Amino acid sequence: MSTIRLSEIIVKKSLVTSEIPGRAAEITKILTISGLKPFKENPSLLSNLNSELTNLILSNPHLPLHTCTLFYDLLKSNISPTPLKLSLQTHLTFIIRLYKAEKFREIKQVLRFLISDGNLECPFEKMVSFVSSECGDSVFIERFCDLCFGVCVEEKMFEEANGIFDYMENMGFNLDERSCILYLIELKKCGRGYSFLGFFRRMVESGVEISVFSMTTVIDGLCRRGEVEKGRELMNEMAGIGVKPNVITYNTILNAYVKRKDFRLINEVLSLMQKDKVEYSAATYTALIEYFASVDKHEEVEKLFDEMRERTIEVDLHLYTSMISWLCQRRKIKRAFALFDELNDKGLAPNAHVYGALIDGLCKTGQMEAADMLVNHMQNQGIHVNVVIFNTLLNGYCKKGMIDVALRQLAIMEKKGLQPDVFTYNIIASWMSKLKRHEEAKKWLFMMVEKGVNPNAFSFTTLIDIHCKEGNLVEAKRLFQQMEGRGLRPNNITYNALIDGYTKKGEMKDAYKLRDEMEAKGIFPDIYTYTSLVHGECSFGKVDKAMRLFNEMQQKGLVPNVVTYTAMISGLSKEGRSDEAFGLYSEMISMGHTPDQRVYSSLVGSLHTAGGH
DNA sequence: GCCTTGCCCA
Repeated sequence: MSTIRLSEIIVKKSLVTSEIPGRAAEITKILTISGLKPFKENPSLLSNLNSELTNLILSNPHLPLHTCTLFYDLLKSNISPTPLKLSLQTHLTFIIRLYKAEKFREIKQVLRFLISDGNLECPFEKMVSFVSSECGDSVFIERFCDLCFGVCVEEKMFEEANGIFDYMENMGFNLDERSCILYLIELKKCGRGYSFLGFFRRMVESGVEISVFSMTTVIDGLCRRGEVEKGRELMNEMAGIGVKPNVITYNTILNAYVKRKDFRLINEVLSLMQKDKVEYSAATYTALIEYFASVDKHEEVEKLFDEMRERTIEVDLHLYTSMISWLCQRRKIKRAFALFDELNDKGLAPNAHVYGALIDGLCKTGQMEAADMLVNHMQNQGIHVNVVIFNTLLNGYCKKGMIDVALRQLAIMEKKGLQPDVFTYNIIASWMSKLKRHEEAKKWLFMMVEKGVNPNAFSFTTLIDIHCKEGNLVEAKRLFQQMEGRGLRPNNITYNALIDGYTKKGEMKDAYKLRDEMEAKGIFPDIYTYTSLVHGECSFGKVDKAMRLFNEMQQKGLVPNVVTYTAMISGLSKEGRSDEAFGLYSEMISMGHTPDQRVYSSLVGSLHTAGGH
């Protein structure tokens, strides 16, 4: 019935302008009563609608919003044989309708369609001028601009977003702080050279209402770039104009200092919190626990964990993960699983991070079957195995010498559509290198580059180490320079690899130069550094120099290990300094070291040498 | 519309 009436209304050609409103009202009425049924039964009706008609229908307040939305979706879906190209006005008319019902999320959806659709030519100012002429409500226009800004940000169309910001500033409109926060977050994610601080200052200047949320977002961005001091300055500055930091702001700065392992500054933040009467949150405890775990202060970790449980602060999933991870690093698997049970009992839903920490614990203790079972279990719980967990397994199998099984895991991972990352390649290459399979190790590192994965400091260190072990110092040094040129920071392991390479060739001058260089950079020479130097001097007959190093390292609080003692004893023995060699031997035993065959043959040799004199 | 911090791999 209604289908026939509708077609009578629409199909009639050459509609006189004055007749249009009447038609629109009739169609609206039919839609209100019968819904979309007539159009669905006869899609060709759609092609008979023109822009004017549809706009009148969509803007008719008598049409229920629900039906209106269905009608709009139908128009957009193009089910008619000769699809109607919707005009910009039609979309905007619908947006105005949505605004009247305060359906902001839906407005954004339409805007996302308009703005991200490349085919639809839709300059912002054209949209604003249409919206202004249709609906003079200045509150709406301001809101409309804000929504456009938000959508541009979400679609990462930063240029357009900036344009809208400029426009709004000129018009004296206010942007919503939330939209600006979204912009700040996107900037942070992209990590581009764009200045958060610059945008934030613009926000302040153009009168955007600033809350602790946007301030904290900016401070976090600064902290991530290593500009913690700037972050703190901003915090002080904002406090001066009434924006007070909250626990999250403090946690953000605290975390930056935890990463730096700077106890003095950590304490400074804690006393600021105390002064401001800001209570610790679970995240504060997590940060502090992470700090103490990183500097091996086990009692402090336990104390903090107990302390927070005594208070009424709920231990959350993050903190459980940190604790479980810490216990697993220390091979305390039983306690880690006890905490896992506890969090489950509390009704917290374990995620991939928690499982990852536990799986790592099992891998570290060589319990690969159990690790495998846990992987299956998590999958049964509907949690996907990610790259990190695959890497953990890979490393676990390599550690057990099961490289083939590890490579099978890699194949499974790739089959799942997970791309190996820099960790994956580094793990395989470094284990290959440890097994002296240098060519294969290099192959994996080159493959990484071919696959477009950027090598990091670890990758360079692995490769440098390989070249040093092969005695190719020219290549090692070249890679070292290349690495620094890329802004990658060598660490003590990188320096130790190089120093070991030089000492093995007797190029002691260069070795000492590198030692000085690392010290100048604030990287402390460790037991490996000294052992290489001691070994180098001993190998080339400079036993007194070696002895001086041996004493120097102990003055610095470094405890010689079996390798150091062995090098020193064999150096002394070769010179026939049998008494000193035996003296070190008993010292080594009293330190609890177990000497190996090399030590004995050296000592025996020392007697021969001494006897020969 | 309900934003900002911390958790797993070498």
